[in-house]
This record gives sequence, structure tokens and C-alpha cells, in this order.
Amino acid sequence: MKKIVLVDGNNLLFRSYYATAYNGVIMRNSKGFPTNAVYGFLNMINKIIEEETPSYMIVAFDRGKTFRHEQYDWYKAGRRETPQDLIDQFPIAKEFLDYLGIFHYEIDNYEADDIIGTIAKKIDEEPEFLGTIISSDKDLLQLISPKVVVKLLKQSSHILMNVDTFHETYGIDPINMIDLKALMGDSSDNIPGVKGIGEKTALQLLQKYKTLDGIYECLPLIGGKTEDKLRLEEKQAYMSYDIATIYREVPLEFSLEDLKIKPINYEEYLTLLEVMEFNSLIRKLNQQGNIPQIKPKESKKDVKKVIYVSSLSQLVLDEDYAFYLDTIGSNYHDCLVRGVSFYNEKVNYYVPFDLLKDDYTIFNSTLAKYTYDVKKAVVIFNRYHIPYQNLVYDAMIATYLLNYDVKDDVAHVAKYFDHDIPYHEDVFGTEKRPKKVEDLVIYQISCDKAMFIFETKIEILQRLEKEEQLHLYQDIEFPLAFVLAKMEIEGIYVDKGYLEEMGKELKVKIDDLAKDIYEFANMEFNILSTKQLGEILFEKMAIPYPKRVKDGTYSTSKDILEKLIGVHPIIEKILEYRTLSKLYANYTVGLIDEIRDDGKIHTIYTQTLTRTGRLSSVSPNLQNIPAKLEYGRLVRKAFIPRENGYLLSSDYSQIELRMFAHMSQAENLILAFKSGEDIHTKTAADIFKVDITDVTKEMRRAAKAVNFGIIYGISSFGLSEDLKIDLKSAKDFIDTYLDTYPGIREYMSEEVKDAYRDGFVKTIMNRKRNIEELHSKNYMVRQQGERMALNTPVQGSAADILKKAMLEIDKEFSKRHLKSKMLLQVHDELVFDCLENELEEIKELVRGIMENVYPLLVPLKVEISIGKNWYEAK
DNA sequence: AACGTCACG
DNA sequence: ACGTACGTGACGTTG
Repeated sequence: MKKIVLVDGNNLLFRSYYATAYNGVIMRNSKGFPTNAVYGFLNMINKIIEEETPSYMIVAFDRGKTFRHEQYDWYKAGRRETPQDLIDQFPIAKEFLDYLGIFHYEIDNYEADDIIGTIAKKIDEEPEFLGTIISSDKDLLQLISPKVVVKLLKQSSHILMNVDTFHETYGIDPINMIDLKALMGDSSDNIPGVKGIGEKTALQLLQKYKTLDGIYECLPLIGGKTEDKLRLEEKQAYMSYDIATIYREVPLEFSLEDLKIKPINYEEYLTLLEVMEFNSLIRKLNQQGNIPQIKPKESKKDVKKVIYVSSLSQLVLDEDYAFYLDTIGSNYHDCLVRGVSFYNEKVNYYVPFDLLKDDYTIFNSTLAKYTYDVKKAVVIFNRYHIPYQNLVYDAMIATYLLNYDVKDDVAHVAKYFDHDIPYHEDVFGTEKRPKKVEDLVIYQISCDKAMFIFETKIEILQRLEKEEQLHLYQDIEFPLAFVLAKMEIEGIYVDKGYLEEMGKELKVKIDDLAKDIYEFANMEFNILSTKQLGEILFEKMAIPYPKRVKDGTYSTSKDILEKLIGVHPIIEKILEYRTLSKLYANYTVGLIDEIRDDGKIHTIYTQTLTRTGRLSSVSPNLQNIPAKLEYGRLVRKAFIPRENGYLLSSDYSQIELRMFAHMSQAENLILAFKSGEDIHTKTAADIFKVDITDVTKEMRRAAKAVNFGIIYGISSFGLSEDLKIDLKSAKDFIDTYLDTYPGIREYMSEEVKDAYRDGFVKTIMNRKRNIEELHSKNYMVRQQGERMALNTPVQGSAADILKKAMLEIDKEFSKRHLKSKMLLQVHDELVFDCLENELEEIKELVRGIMENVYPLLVPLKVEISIGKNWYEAK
């Protein structure tokens, strides 16, 4: 059998382009020519050849307008225009295919789909051939046959679809994919389908009547609304059928035999790789050693061999350098340090940590030092009492601000700068299943990381400057890392005995509840298993399920269960069981495990994770300690100051809504804040048009919900769920709100418009977030993108402000030599451990800074409370 | 390792 | 017709 791989070239290039477009910033070669799409394309082609080992292959491309456009002028209307940077890369991709000996084809008036469809038909007819189609477009599934399969590309994996798997998934035959599209339509191609019929209904119909014709023949049997809809739009359905049908009679000027892969033209291939500056691919080619006729290319820089330093006298550092800490273990408060690599113009060292840890000079020189994760370095230096100065650059923070997907492992971001470093996990395995690694490999990787940091520093800083983010980087995020390090190192005392007592108490209550639940259910089962619980509640006990059943699974989430309170007494028991189990596992047992020998918990703030600019907190998360329910709140009594100290908590009141008022410049909302009234009460008074003294609890609750909705990028459905009112009322309510505060509508539509135009949104300090969702074909995903576009500037700007306040507070503490310490940050709250004699001073200082750190069109208000533990200080 | 659930702002 | 509010982390269950 001869296997032919059929690739949808357009699809592959588009995917590669959008997968690696950052902030509209994309990978380019030194001449400025865009290279990101071709790079991804080429890697994909290589991967296909490796995995499929085909002897025949074709890559098909679209060309110009097609017969579909001519027939229906609205076909594919509403699609975004293809960026010029992507268009420019098409010819290069084709050139690469030429050199790789891979056949590619395009023809006037037809899309890649049609070409592939026509070849697939030929494969069906010619016994000695088999076909594998590669694309992420589900349309192609209609081509599946006993001889042709489709490899459907997903985010990072793929699904292999053949006749059987297709049937299992959809319950219909592959060819009826067309009938399916005819009924449900396709928004991405602007295929209308039958209005009012979606995937569910369409599949049901097709499973029964097989085809569109079958359905229309049996129309009277269908009945109800569905029949009416079908009858009404018969013409449209058949038109959709036409347009969704892949044309399989394209006049082709070649035979299947012509698709045979030819030998690679290494010389031309290498030359083009060089022009594009795909150095990692060049290196790979060299390593494979299969380019005999070509002299190995000298890389731009001479690669310095790693030198293993076994005595300090060998370690000569007289120029600014990058260093990388080679550590073992995931938590840097107790990780081991195996060694440190150093890199600059002159050196490429790997130094075992034992040599360094007693030397106080290396990191304390006046040379500038660059690294990746400076906070981690500071914490580790502190652990070993290693003095340091002039840590001036952090590649992790810098690339985070440039919107790269930053991980603990440098290798992930390095690959975007064409530094090919193997992933930590691939080399070392997971913590549970570590792999054995050669020492030399360890040294090499560590040194490559230092090299990456050193060599890309200028480029990265230039990019920050170009994006006007140098201030955010230099004056906010980078110095903040040092402040966060201090807080992590300081840690917070936690009363272990108290938590143990609470744990015991919880255990008893949980066991009692379990007994009750088993009795109601008439059997013992695992209450925390959603699967078992769902079956017992909704099948065995036959409690009516309040929502539509989707594919036989029941949600047992709080929302659902709360709707069932009163139906059966078991429901409330389960809810309580859940709450207490959570408390037990997460906040008694879980927290106790995190208390270290010094009696404190030392969290780690992740500074380079969230898409909005907030921090996050891990190991443990101290940003989700119970606060809402009274019983849970008791956990906070375990968080205590040092002896004779006090905990002081200072939190911004409504900072996000204030930020929204500021950004939208909606005058009435600004006035609402300036009035000094409780904002939700004031909002209620405004929208219900009553006197502020006449606002009822119910009105305030409603107003509060809309205020929250506004911050999240309101949707009527969300609000209706939250307030448990119907959709229409929610809609009206939002309209009233928007009428009450003129300017908000305009602001929101402007923000969304800008986001579509730029592909990103930004905060007051020019933090940027790309929103790829906005150019999704999927309506729901785009909607979600729009909400992100509205929420991110609000949430992110609030985060900016708190960060700036933290910096100023830290600075002032040092300046005044205060003994009190800043310990925690919880998004809009800061927690301090204060000495009694400093309380008043701190209170005034913290309030002054937080309220004035960044003047807005509305005042910023801070609430401060003090206590002997975190429970009291709130 | 992925999912469902629920803790926080 | 679809399936929904923004941003996180950690647990236990399950495949």
C-alpha cells in the first residue's frame, strides 16, 4: 500500500501564525522579515514526515476567489482580513516545500479543501493507495472513507478520525457531515443553515432520516416547531448543502504517482534556512549529519565550550554576566542548589554550588548581573547568607510583560528567541518519576540557559521600550520582585495547635454528616465522588434533576444542589459535608503541612502568571483563606503576628469599580463615588430613582450585582443567574443601569472596538494583554474575548496601583527604619505585622500612600483594621 | 493528568 | 441554537 498524506496548507500556516503572534509582535529575522508562520509550518511538516513516514505527500493551498464566492457573495463574509505579515510568508512556505521535495498545488477558483477532496476521491478509486488528511478544519471530515482518514489537529495534540471513530462521535456517516452543515450552518464560513436548528437537533434528525433529502421526504412525520422551521427554510438548507459540499471534480494536472516525495535539495534548503535564520533547524540538520556535500555552517558566534569550574581560582568574572541557578526541587524555600552557570562574552562556566555557597564575593561585585527569576535568586541568596548587589535584569519578568507564556523553566520562552533548550521535564522527568541525567548534559543545559539570558537581554529590553513598557518593567515589576522576596522570606506565623483543634472538630462533624447521608441514601458511598453522588441522587433516589441532562452526566455543583434545597433533606447535608470537607482538607490539614520549622508559612508569589497583572500565591495559596462564611473565617484566627505584635490589614474599598468609573469617565458614576455614600446603596438609589434613605436591602443587593457585572463585562444571562431573575428582567435592568450612567455604553463599545483593532488591551501603566479569542471563528469564544477586553484593564489597573503602593510602602519602611513588616498581599489588601509602638505611624503612612499613589477621577478609599490575629484584623 | 468543585478577590 | 459573567490555586476522584 502507498500512503499519501494530504495537508491543508492554508490551515497550517494560519494556525502557526496566530499561535505565535504576540502583541502583534511576531518572530522576524534580522532583516525584519516575518518568519513565525513559516517556522511553525516547517516544524509541522517535519513532524508529519516523522510521524507518518509517507512516501507520497501533497500540500494544497487556496487561490483567489472561488466558485463559492461567485455564487454567494456573502460566503466567508465577516472574516478578518489576512495580515500582510502572514501573506508575505506563503511564498516562502512553498519554496521550502520545493526544496523538501514535497508536491504542492493550487488552482484558480478552488480552495485547498476541493483539491484535497478530489485527490481523496481518486484514492478511493485506486486500490493501491491510502490517504491521511491533515487539518484542523472539521469540514474535511466529510471526506473520510474506508481508505481515507483525517488527522484533526487540536491545540497541542490531534485526533485520528476514521469511519468508525466518526460514527462513534456523531452517530452518522462521514458523508452526512454535509447534511449536518446544511442544517446547523457554520458561522465561520457564513453558511446560514436552517435558523433555529443547532447541532443537537440536526444530529437527531440525521440519525433518524440519514440525509437532508430523507428529512424533507418525511417532513410531516417530524412535526412541531422543527417541522415549521425546516419547511420555511428548505431553499436555504439546500443552498447551505451546496456550499458545504467539498467539490471533488477539480481539474487536476497530475496523477497520484506524481505526489511521490522527491529527495531533499539540501543546498537550497539550507540556504533558505539561513536566510530565514532558523538556527535551531540548521543545527538539527547538522546534527543529523545528512548534508555531506555542504560545509557545516559556522554559526554567527563561536560557541564557547562549557567549562566546569572545580576551584574558585578558575572562576574569572570581570565583565557583566548572566547567571542561572541550577536547582533541584520545585519550592525555592527549601530546594537544593546543584550549581550555578555563568555566561558573558568571555566565559561559559558551570560551578558546583558547594564551591560558591561559602564565597561572599561572587554575587557581591559591582558587575551587573542578569538572571531569570530574580526573586528566586534573592530568596536563595538569603537562605545561604550570600551577599549580593547589582542584580539588574530579570528575563522572566521582562518576557512576561511582553506577553510570552512564561514558565518556571526558561526553555519555554527561549524557544521563541530561537534558543533551542530542551524542556526541563523532558530531560529530568517529573518530581515523582525523575530520570537519570548525565552530568555533562546538566552542565550544558544550565549554561545554555545563562547564555540565553545574556544574549537576548538587549533585544528584550528594546522590545519593552518599543512597547512603551520600560517604566512598568524598570520602576514597577522589577523592583517589586525584591519587595515580594522580602515578604516571602519573612513569612507569617501560623498557630499549629489551633488548626489541629479545628481539624479534630471538623472531622467529627464530617463523620456525623456522612452517617446521616448514608442513611438517607440507604447505602454507603463516596460523597465527594461527583459520579457516585449524581447517580445516587438523580437515579437511585430519583430526585428530579433541575437542568437539561447532557450526555448522561449530572452536575452536582453548588448551584444545582441549592435549587434542590427543600426537595429532600439529604441535599443540605451534602452541601454542608462539602463545605466542611473543603475546610478540613484545604485549610486545616493542608495548611498545617505548610508550616515550617520556624513556625511560619512562607508562600511564593507568582509574579509572571496571570493574564491581568495580578499576583498569585502558591505553596500554599494565602490569597484564598476563608473570609465569606463565619465558620470558615475562624481559620483566620490561626494567622498571628510575632510576639507582642499586631496584624494590621489595609484594604482598598471597591478599587475595581472605582477604576471602572475612572476609565469610563462616566460622570454620574464618578459623582456617586464622590458622594461618599455606600456605593451599592447609592447605585440603587440612582437606578431605582428613589431617595437614598428609601433603598431597601433587596434594591441594594440588585445594584451590587450589576456593579459586579459591570466589572466582569456584563451579560444578561450572568446577571439573571446571579440574581435568580429571568433573562428579560436582567436585560431591562442592565439597560436601566446604562441609562442612569451615560457614557458607560460608549466606553465599553470603544474598548471592545480598540481591542478588535489592536488585538490587545492595556492598563493605566501600559501592561498589555493579547486577546486571541477575539479572532476566533467561534461566537462564544469571541464573546468571552470581549468580556476579557472589558475586565482586564479594570482588574489589571487595580493590580498596577496596589503594586505601586507596595513599592512606596516598602521604601518608606526602610527609610524610617520601621520594625514592622509587610507580610501578605491579597489583591486589594495588604497585611502587616506591626509593633505596638509603630501602629499609629504605620496606619497613617499606609493609608496615605495607598490613597494617593495614583490619583484617579474618583477618590481611592482604604479601610484599616487591627487585631491580634487575621480574624480580628478584618 | 484531567475534571469537578469550591476557597478567595 | 449555542451556553455564558473576570481573575486565581488546591483538593479528591477518576481514567
